[in-house]
Amino acid sequence: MKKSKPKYMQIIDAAVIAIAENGYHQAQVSKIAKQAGVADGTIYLYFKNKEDILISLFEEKMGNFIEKIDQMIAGKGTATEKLLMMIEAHFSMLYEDHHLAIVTQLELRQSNKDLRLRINNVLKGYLQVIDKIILEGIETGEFSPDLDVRLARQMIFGTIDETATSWVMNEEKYNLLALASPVHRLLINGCGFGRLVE
Amino acid sequence: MKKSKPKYMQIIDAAVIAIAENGYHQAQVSKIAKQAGVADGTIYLYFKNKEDILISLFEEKMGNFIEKIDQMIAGKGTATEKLLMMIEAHFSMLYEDHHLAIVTQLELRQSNKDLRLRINNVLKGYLQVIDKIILEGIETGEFSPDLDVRLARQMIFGTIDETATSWVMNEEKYNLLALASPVHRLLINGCGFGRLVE
Amino acid sequence: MKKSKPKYMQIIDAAVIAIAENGYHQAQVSKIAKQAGVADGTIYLYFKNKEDILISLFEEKMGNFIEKIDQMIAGKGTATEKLLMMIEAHFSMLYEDHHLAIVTQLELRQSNKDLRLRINNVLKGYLQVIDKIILEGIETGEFSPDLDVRLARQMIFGTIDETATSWVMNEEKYNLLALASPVHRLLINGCGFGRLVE
Amino acid sequence: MKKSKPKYMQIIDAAVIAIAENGYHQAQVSKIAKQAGVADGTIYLYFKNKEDILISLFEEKMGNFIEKIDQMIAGKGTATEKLLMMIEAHFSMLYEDHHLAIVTQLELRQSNKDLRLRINNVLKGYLQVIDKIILEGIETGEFSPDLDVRLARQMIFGTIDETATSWVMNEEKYNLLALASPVHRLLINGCGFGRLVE
DNA sequence: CATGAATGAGTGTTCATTCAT
DNA sequence: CATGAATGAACACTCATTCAT
Repeated sequence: MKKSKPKYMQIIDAAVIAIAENGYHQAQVSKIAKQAGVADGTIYLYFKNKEDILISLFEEKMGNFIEKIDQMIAGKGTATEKLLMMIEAHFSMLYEDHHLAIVTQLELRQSNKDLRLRINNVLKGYLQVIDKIILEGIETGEFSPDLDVRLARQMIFGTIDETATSWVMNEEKYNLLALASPVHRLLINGCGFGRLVE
Repeated sequence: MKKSKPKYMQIIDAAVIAIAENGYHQAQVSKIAKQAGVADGTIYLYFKNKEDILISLFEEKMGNFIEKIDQMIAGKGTATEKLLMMIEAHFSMLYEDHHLAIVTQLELRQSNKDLRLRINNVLKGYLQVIDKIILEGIETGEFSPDLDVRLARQMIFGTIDETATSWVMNEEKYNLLALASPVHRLLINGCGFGRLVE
Repeated sequence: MKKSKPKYMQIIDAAVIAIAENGYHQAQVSKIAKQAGVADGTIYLYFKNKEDILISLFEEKMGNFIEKIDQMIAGKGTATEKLLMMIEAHFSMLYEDHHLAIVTQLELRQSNKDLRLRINNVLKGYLQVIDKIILEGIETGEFSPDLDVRLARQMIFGTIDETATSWVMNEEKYNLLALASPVHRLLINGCGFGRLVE
Repeated sequence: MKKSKPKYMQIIDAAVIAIAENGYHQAQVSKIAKQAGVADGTIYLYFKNKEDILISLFEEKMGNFIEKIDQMIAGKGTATEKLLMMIEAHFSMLYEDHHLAIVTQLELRQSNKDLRLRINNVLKGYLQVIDKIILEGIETGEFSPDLDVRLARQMIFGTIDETATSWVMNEEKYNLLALASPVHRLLINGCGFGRLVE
């Protein structure tokens, strides 16, 4: 299988660096090849075209992350605790890989609609993990029984994503990891004191 | 001033339509010119370059919106009520202009980093409105006194944005306006029952 | 109309020269543009793509020739005389335009099958002229009444084409025009004395 | 010698099939290798380069044909009869090998000028056979004593070639073999009744 | 003010050939 | 002898911008 070939990951890792350092549109195939230490043509032995590199990049990195999260939260713990673990894992992944953070939060978003749709497909796995936690929280009584799952998921993902993007845009000046806990508290408690009745 | 010229807005409106219908990368200057009913060269009498059209587009549309919001929440009402008004105004704007929704939520995001940074500059005005509401809420005791303003703002904006983007991506199948109230409740209350202590 | 623009013919003429001097596969678009004294991009204001230049080239040059022939033989004269006029006109066209001879007899033949099919479409007009002469010859009793029109046409065209190609391949060492009359006699009389009975 | 190795012909036959089925420009070396059941690199143990495969293909197939013709007409018979035998042999060869017909009549013609010059070199052997028949016909009085041998040869070859090419282009809808006799009669008698005097 | 013809820089991809195994 | 992974040169086409009219 392709993925067992060492050059497959070598090229993907090179793409992350090339895109992070040059920007999405300035990361030409030849630049990625050079970064990977292979010839331009070699790229096409492992990827169908340039877009395929980007899809694969996202699938490998995000796919791995989702699997990791999935296993992590499979064990014991409340839904509330699981949500915290997930946020920490997410922030940790970005915190530990500077290049990857830039690529996923900024550069990959300027891909065209088709590519974004395929990226969203990968993201679905992540959203399903969030949904799983929400449903569990409702069942155990931790979360409000009339919580709209879709909206809750959008709040959780939107908040995490916006926090991460702001951090990257601010050139990672502060410690993203330290934000996991307060972000988590916000998501659980909201801004107010739960006194809202409509 | 440029903006007093009728062709200025004519071109911006044409750009919204051209981008919404063709996608960001397929909305060539010549297509925008054609849609606006002017010659290609005329564009450059009103805008410095293509990027300037996009910036101006965002400034005009979002700037108007921010002003409107600012006036709207200047009147009486609690912070909680103001937040709801803001969300409703935001969703309403997208709901009422199909093309604009596509352009701001999907297409304009695939601009390059430089352009996005300048767009974010426009967004700062919006974020300041959010901040104003949060601070007011803390002062009045509606919101938790130890709320991290930056994080709360990121949650609010992230949630609203993610909800809007999901709606556009789902081809606007459901009524976005109806989501304003539940989204608002979520932001105020969070997922749980405020019992989290860390 | 495109063809009224001077640059249209300017580019076609440049293509003839560029192809004749560099060969079909070495006549890059940029070389044609340079020869025509225009920018690369200008080519695409007048032609859909590179193949379109070649099709148009053939249509313009051969199309004109066919029209000329058609008018020429419309007047008086026997079929036999008309055939001679046609051969003379054909050889004359090649003889007078060294570059065109190379392009039509050698270079354009190495185009791909699709292009060749479209070129053949243009040639159909020429073959129809030949057919017209043959049919007239049969009617007037100049030609054998049981002549197979398709085969006769293939003999006439094949002989003319082979003669011209050989002449170009031999670097035009001898006078092609002088061959019109003997070729004509051959086509009318064949190799033998008409004594063949089968 | 190369030719004694079984893989030599194996590759040539594979080339004929690959070119006939995919077209000249789509018959990559790797496709020929796959068709031949050998590795890409193996090709280069038997041929200097890709062009060498094509030359060799033509030499093998056409060379064999020329030898066969040469022997065939060495026996008794008039020049007129020999010409018929040659046409029949030529048409028969194409008729019996569908792939070869496509390759020699259509695909190989889109090779570059150099390759075509070398192919013409192989063809010289064929043209010499034609010349031999013509000279014999003149000697025996079958053909006109003032026949221009070169032109007669060009008529004979051009007619045969054009007839064959038309047949292939028309997807071999009709029986090529049946055309040998009428084509032969045409070449001997010409279109008219031999009454032409100039 | 307005036009639109002309410009020309920039890049993903193919495929014949090589050579270490 | 045979393999097939790796190489890297080469090129058509787009489109934001200009400027003579």
